[in-house]
Amino acid sequence: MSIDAPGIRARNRAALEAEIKEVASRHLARDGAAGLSLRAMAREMKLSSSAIYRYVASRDELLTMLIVDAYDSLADAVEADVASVTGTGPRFRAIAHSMHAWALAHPHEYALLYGSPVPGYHAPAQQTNPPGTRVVHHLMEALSALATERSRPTPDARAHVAVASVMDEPEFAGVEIPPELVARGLASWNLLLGAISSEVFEQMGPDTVSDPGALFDLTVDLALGLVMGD
Amino acid sequence: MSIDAPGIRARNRAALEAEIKEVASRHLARDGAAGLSLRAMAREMKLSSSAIYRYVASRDELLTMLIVDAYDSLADAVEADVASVTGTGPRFRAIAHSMHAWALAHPHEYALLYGSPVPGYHAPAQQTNPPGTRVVHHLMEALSALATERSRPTPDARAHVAVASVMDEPEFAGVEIPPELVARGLASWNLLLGAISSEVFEQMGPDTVSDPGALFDLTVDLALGLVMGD
DNA sequence: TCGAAATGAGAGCACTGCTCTCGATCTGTT
DNA sequence: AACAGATCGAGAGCAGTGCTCTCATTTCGA
Repeated sequence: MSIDAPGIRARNRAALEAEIKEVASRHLARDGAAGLSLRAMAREMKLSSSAIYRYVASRDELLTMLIVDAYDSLADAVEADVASVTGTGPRFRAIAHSMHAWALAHPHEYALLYGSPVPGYHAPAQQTNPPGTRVVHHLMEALSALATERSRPTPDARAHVAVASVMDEPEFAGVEIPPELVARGLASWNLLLGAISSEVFEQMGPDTVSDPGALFDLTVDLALGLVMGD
Repeated sequence: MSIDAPGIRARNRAALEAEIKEVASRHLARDGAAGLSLRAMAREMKLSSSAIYRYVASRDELLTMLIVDAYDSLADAVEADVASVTGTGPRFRAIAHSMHAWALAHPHEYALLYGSPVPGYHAPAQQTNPPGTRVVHHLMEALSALATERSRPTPDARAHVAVASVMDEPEFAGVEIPPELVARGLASWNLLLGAISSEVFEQMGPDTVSDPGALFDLTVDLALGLVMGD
């Protein structure tokens, strides 16, 4: 054991677990999920590389923690921004812009949630599903309000076949939306995520779009039109 | 040198380079970009781990090759499917379904192109841009046909500011589309990629959507409505 | 024919996740 | 208070990675 570093053994388990989470979040924000290294974390915390395994079972477990935290961080941001907004359209816009802002502020966390899956890692649905569905849940609730205001759309057999099972998910219990609207809601969700990914991952190249923010505004208009208009 | 493996030195450089590309493509398809290992490739080819560096400068260079190949593979598939299709709407649908089918058949290659960027790797635009814009170029050409058939949409200052520079890219030389339609085209593109990513990366969970194919059909309808309708 | 270029092998460096052992410390019970 | 058992940290070690360097051999061109 090291002769200096006095406080090491004084720190208790809870404090160390909290520090591990903090260091992991910081490294994720700086290096991305692929660059996350348990050894590097241990080094920074002046722990041996083996000692960190007393607190974290594996790199995958750490990733799960970070995914859950990221989902919660995103959902917290969205909820804070949406709380005071009323009306389907305004709420939809608020959700979209909140997601957009969060993604730009946390690109590596966004990539962890909505980018290509980490190879070899399979997220345990039991832990990641509840926080992962919080945001889309808000979007679906907004659509639910829309559905009650309006007459039921003309039934579409294709839509029923395609998305019948979506609203059966336990996370959506109590939310009633006709399948036609569910399909449009999912499309608007995919449009928002596609637009955000395109911007965050710079898929169009660094300077192709002159004003990405303005383009996202237009995109939100179109996404809203997808669920509102016919 | 190894006493067995007779043909090793007989194979000339061109043949070895071709074999390296073939092995790399196969490993990419099986393990994904993150799992791509030069050492594993060398092992399979019965080469020492250092010898492979006579043919490949670095892992990043290999990735660039694979990205270019994947873009070309996708664009070839799209062009083959679209060649015989006429009319803006049908062409748009053909492009969308072709991309969808290619992505499902080549999930790891799709992730390499449209997933989160490989950490630490920066694609050399000079090599990846031309093949990377082939598909979206076809989509924009379809929109260009649409633009000439119709009267110019009411000018939107926001759209002009947002996407003025997009069509200035050298890859789009000669294609004339008003900015309002460019914005709608990009939105439809992002919607398609968002929907495909959601399906390929299983972002909704494994069994949430009962019939992903049917949902994608509906999504294509909506994406087409984005560019056609008002 | 002879020298230079090309090529492959092997060792080595720094890094990763993870396991095992061993000693030291801390803690709960008798 | 003393002892036993749980807890914890360190260090070595294994298998893997990208990449570099040296050295011997083969090949090829002048």
